[in-house]
Amino acid sequence: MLDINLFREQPDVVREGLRKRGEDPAIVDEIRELDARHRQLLQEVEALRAERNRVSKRIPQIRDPKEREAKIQAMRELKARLDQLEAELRDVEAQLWERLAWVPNLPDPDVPVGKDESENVVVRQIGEIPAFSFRPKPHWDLGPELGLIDFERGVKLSGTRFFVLRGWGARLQRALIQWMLDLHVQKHGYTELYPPFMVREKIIFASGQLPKFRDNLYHDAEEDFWWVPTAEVPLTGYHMDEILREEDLPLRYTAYTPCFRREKAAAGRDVRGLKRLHQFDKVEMYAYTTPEQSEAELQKMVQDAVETCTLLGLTCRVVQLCTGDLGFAARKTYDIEVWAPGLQEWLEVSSVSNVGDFQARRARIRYRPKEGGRTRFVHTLNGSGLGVPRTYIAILENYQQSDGSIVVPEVLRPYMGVEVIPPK
RNA sequence: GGAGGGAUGGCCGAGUGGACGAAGGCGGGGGACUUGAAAUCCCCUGUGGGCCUCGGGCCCACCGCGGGUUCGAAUCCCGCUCCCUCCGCCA
Repeated sequence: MLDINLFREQPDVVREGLRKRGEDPAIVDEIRELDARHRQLLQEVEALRAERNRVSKRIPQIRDPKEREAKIQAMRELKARLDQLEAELRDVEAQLWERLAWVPNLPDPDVPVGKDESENVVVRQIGEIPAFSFRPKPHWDLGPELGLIDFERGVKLSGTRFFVLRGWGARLQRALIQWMLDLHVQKHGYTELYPPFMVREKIIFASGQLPKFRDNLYHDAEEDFWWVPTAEVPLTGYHMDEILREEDLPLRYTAYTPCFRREKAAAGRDVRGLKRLHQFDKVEMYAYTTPEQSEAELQKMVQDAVETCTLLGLTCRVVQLCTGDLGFAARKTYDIEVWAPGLQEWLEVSSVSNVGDFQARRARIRYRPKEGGRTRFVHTLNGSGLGVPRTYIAILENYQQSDGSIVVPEVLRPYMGVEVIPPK
């Protein structure tokens, strides 16, 4: 949610931000009109309420029953007018809120301007694209051949975009999750949380997945439960409606959750393999900071994600998203991509975003400055640390050997108990 | 699922129709006393919003949430949510 004052005081800044994203700035005028009507009505309503309060306080002191009855009668009439105006006010307020909820965050000024993915900027690459003495296989061949991934039975159970991991294959995923959590907790300074995987609608709204991405979410037909599309959702909701203390910031959390997505918008794309699934696992990093801290925290979080890749021995690169490719809530985002030699492509395993106060406004998460004074909205940041299936792809494809075995990355060996996953 | 009890400020807790934005306490801030600290005493201390002749003033809303009754609601009525206790069921 953007600050309504931005629309009042700097509408051109909002229009410019929307244009850079490739969005229609017409909504700015729509919101300005609603806001003007809202304030007009609010003033009228408040004037009437002030009048009512003033007179009502005096009524018990009036001795003369006639005068008293006259006042009460006058207030009855005022009440009727007030009821009508209040109904109107509620209506306009709801409209204003509804429109505002659809406006995405504004890009940070130093985000490169571009229309889509093709204009993202590769910031740096860590490691070289590895050379193989044989033709590396894609994971959708390796997985079934080694008995690690059972795509067919996944489909039997739940349909397309589902899979089953088996034996060492299941163990490898569990090892990855465990290791990532340990890394973020022990080395990167995050506190581990285990949140619910289903949350209320208002929590989904607070993180910005609603109303815009309703189509991509699963929810219970009977009760107010929404399956989380990312741990970012419960991690944003965690401090909803709270006033934090500046001394406690930054607050850093990490959490493992499965993520559930309909992927309707991507129908037919990436249907093969583990690249895009209805249910996938992810370890998330999350931070609440002051506005002054958030840029540095963004860089730290990118570094934490990069380190997760490099410790696994994967070649990766950091890509800064251009304005046209930014997510709804983000004002600045870096993707981390790892090289998958079987697929011969870079895979996005992490997306790290500074959301500014966009989610904090929706979730009403504030902090009290050390020196006192008015509360301020926190900044929130989220980043994958990492998405599990794509990391899994990269491990299988990068660590495959000519004899068909998979060498286990060194950091995972204590969690796997073996150095090599043998060929079948 | 059934029965009962509850939800008040950062925390605890009073308040059952009229000066209650809310007693009292705790916590926090400032001051007096003190060489310093403690103790004691005094003062201040919720959130959001609107307006103006705007570094000051006026007003509105908020006592779990949403409606309603009333001239007037923390207080009465209806619905909902959440928490607690007991019973049932259950991994």
